[in-house]
Formats: sequence, C-alpha cells, structure tokens
Amino acid sequence: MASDHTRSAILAAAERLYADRGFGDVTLRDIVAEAGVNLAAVNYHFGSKDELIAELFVTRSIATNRERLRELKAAEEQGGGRAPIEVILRALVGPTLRGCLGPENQRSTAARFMIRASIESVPPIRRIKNREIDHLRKFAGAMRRSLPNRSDVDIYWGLNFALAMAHHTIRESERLTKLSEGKCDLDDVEDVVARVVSVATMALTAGRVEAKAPSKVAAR
Amino acid sequence: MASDHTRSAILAAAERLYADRGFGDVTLRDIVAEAGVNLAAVNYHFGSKDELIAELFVTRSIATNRERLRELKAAEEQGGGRAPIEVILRALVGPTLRGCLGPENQRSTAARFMIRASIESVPPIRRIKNREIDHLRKFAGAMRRSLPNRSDVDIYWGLNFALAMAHHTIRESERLTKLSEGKCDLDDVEDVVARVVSVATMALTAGRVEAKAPSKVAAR
DNA sequence: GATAGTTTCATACAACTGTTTGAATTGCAA
DNA sequence: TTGCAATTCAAACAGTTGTATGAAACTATC
Repeated sequence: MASDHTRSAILAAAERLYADRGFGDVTLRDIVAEAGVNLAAVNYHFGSKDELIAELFVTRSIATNRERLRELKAAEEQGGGRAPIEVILRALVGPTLRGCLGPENQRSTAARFMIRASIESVPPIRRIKNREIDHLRKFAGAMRRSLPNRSDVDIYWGLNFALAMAHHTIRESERLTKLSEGKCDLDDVEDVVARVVSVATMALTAGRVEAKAPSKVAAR
Repeated sequence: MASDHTRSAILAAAERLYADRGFGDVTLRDIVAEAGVNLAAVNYHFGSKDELIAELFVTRSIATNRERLRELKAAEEQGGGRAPIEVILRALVGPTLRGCLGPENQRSTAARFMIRASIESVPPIRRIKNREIDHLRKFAGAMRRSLPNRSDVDIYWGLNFALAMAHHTIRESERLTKLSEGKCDLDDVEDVVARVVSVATMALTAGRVEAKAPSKVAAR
C-alpha cells in the first residue's frame, strides 16, 4: 500500500480530465501526464482503464446513495413507517441534484465528472447504473407505503418521472439555460429540487387529467 | 449518382448494426462487411464516419420534427392561434415516443437506432441535437400563447420536464420494465403519451405544491 | 465505340490505444 | 546491512481504427 500517492494522483487527474474533456477525448497517456506518474501505473493500481473509470463513478454514486437512504430512513422513522410522498421524493432527487448542480464557477470536479458521466455514459458506468435497481426498489417500497391506495403501476411511473426530471435537468442544464436565455436559474438548486418534487408529487397524487383526443387535430 | 445502391446499402447496414450493438462496438469494417461493399465506399460517399452517423440521425430527426410541427400547426390553426396546452404537449412528445417505443418484437430498425442514439450520444449526434433549440423555441412560443398568465420561467420548466419524461422513458425503457417487473406496459405507446402529457399539463397549469421543508428530516 | 466522369476495389498508411514486460528502484522488516 | 516484497519506470507490443491512394471497372454521352 505504502503512501498511495500514485493511486490518488491518478484518480484526481482522471476525474479532472474526464470532467473537462469527456471520456472520448482523454487517453490514459493524458491522465498519467497530468498526474505525473508512469503509464503502467494505471494498470498496476486499477487493472484496466475501465476499472479506473468504474472506481471514480462508484465512489461518487455510493456517497449519493448513502445520503438518499439516510434521508429516506429518517423520514420514515419520523413518520412511524410512513413518510409523506414529497419527503420521499425529495430524498430521491435531492442528493443527486445537489451533487451536480449549483453555481457553475464553484462547481466541484466531482460534480462536473458526474454531469459528464450522465451525458456520455460509457460501458463501465452503464454497468454500475444497471446494478442500481435494488436501490430504487427501496424507494418504490416507501412510496407504496406512503400512498397505499395508488396502484403499483402508478407508483413506478411516478418514480420514473421523478428520476427523469432530475437526470434530464442535470444532463441538459446547459441547453435549458440557453433555451430560456438564462431565465431558468439552475444555480438555485433548492428551487430546482422543489420544482421536481412538486411536479412528481402531483403526478403521484392527482387524478389523471384526461388529455383531449388528438383525432381531429392530428387528422390530415 | 447512378443507382445509389452502395450508398443506401451502407446506410441500411450502419443503422442496423448501430441499433443492435451500439456505436462503440461497430467499426466501418463491420458496416461494409454487412453491406457487402468496399471499405473505401464509406469515405467516398459520406466523407467520414461521423458524417455517416450524422446523416442517419438527421434523417430520422427531420421526420420527427416535421411531424411535431405539423401537429402543432394544425392545433393552433384550429384554435385560432391558441391551442390547448395538452395538445401542444402531445405534439411535442407524441412523435418522439411513437417513433421509439411500441411492441419490442416489431420495433423498427430506425426506432432501435434512435433509442441507441438517445443512450450513447456520440459527438456527431450531440452536435445535431444542439441545433434543435430553434425548433424547441417554437413550442415555447405556442405554450406561452396557450398560457398567457404563466411566467416564461414556468413555461421553460414545463417544456424541460415534458422532454425529460419522454426522453428518459425512452432511454431507460428497459430498466423501467425490469424495475416494475413488467407492470409498466411500454408497448402501449398511447398510454405512455397520455401519462407524460398529463403530468406535464399539471406541471404547467396547477399552482405550485408547497413541498415540506426538509430541515427536521435531513438533520443529523 | 471512343471518351470522360463516376464509382468500386485491394491495399497500404499512419497514428493511436490499452496493455504487458522485465528490469530498476524503493521501502520496510529481520 | 541484508533480503524481500511492493512499486515505478522505459520501452515495446499487438491490435484496431479511420482514412488515403491509385489503379481498375463501370456507365453514359457523343
């Protein structure tokens, strides 16, 4: 083990470069140059390039998921096993949004890395995301307990839409800023969280709005 | 020009292979082998690999966007310049969802290609997506006319959330099926459209649901 | 049917990539 | 200090990739 200096230098350099330039444009040679270590050190310490990327992503994922579960558990304990749906949703999307958004100039390397991972989604990262299902099931369970009258199908759709709004907002934050000409303030993370939670809550609690049949409109 | 046989054979083979195996795993040599043409034909007819991918994506995008605008225009004309917000949202997300979802066994190559493009998002495709803003602005305009009392910020957030739900559902359709153990029926496209439109409509019309402050819950 | 322009082809190119190797160096324990 | 394992290093490896080349085959026009 020793000092692990090389190992952490590689992790730091890789995270920074991937965050700045994306996975497609950064080679192992770029990383070791930035870290000031030898090329072979990557394979010595991590086994392969993919395992290096996986370790970067797993580290951040675990932190986010831990925070999610902490908030969820606290909410359910306080409510005697049933938490209000807004609080559950806040526990679901809050940590992710807080970890990725915020004032751009002071956005951490980790945050920018996670945004990049959300945009590019290379194989090692996709593999990890696929293991996230058990984690999501815990939220589905909490939502079911919170809304016992709601069907499973509606619960899953609500969960899906909540994640959709959070992740899409992160991934397309730049485009939303441009589209809205800066009117949508993505630096105000708590406002974003509140908007996502609010809409997801409505999706899960409101009666279905009957959408007008498009027959006449769509007709030629 | 001649028969264009080689050109279209390349396009068809590329679309099929990319749809099945993803952009990362398919080389030009795979494509020309599948198409039964010479390797140099790709650069002769398309200039480069990226331009080939771009052409594939642009073709499908244009078709979707045309359909979107057709539905939007029809709706606004029928309503004398103002269309109901549900109909606008349906014009926004309907064509995309219909183009990508539907019974898996009979899903077209084009549909599977677009799903792949949504998941992997390779540089030439990202470049094209970035040019989509003007197109989205037309929908923002229609939404503003439909909901004149709503602030611009709310309009943009509603637009953002509508796209979020549609695109995320496409991209993560497999995961949603697995998570819900098949309970969420993604083959019933019109039901998916109705759900997305319904939630987006609520997001745009309902008063803001005041989410509970998380202070106590989140506290250590 | 000769010719000019287009298209196809086999092949080579040139560069880059992640990974491996084996020797050199370092750090620690006996 | 000696010995042993962990670490670092320069160098090469092996394979793949997109692209370029120049000759050959084809097509249509006059």
